[in-house]
Amino acid sequence: MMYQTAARKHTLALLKSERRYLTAATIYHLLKPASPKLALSTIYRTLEALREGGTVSSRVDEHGEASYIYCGEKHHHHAICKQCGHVDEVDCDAIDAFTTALLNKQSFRLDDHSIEFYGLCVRCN
Amino acid sequence: MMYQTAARKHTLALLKSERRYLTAATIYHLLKPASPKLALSTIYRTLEALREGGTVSSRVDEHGEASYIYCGEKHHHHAICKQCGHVDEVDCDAIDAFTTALLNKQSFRLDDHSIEFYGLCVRCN
DNA sequence: CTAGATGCAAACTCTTTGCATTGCC
DNA sequence: GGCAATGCAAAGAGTTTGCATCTAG
Repeated sequence: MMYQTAARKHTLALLKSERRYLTAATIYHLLKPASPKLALSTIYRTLEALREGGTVSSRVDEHGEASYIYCGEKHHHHAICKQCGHVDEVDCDAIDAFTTALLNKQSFRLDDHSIEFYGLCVRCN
Repeated sequence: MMYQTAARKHTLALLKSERRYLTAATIYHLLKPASPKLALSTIYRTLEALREGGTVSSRVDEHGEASYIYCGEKHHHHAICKQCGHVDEVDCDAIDAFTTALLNKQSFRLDDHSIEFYGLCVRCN
């Protein structure tokens, strides 16, 4: 299982080089010129396989469209610029302080696998 | 503009009494028995109007489905229990400390209208 | 009376699935 | 050669829209 096919190599290479959230349609349009027979459904299946394997993580935007980002090995969180799409990894000290405060003051146990932030990155400020 | 119609009264009353995130379909099925001619598209249009007016806020879940919650007047944030759906308002001191840390350490200006948290509430812990 | 709201059905977008074919190992 | 992956097209789910009708103010 998990053959090393052209579609998978290209999809992963693109995600690794972009390092930002890409929709299935975006990936499809970026890869299509070099692979004319590529199907969108293959992109979806590839992304699902990568997500299950933990290589990429996904999110759903305000219109309900999913996008995917290369995530490497270690777990971390994202701060996503609403203007340019740049993704910062969020400092863990800040997260820890915040989750501790939330748990202490409100007894809410934050699941740190589901945190996501939006705002303006340093360049768009 | 913004007539006081039955559909709007019932939708808002339901959201006010539930105080948790409801999908358009859920609202539709809850109101349908008492209003047999009610259309799902009317719910969508009503929710969009309420959202624009700031009376409700919306989110999109991991499957891309939108849901809506009554938000009253003042702005605040939500901590959503992944298990029971209970919504806590998040303490502002904790948010402020966190956003300050994020801005200072990473120059990321968190847009506080887009924060959303997931985890386990006090009862589900 | 009249602009705005509604119901109904069709259209749209994104995603998933069935199935015959292809191609990696 | 065998089984996973692919392409293609059709089906799904949620949401939006066009249009004739209805109704709150």
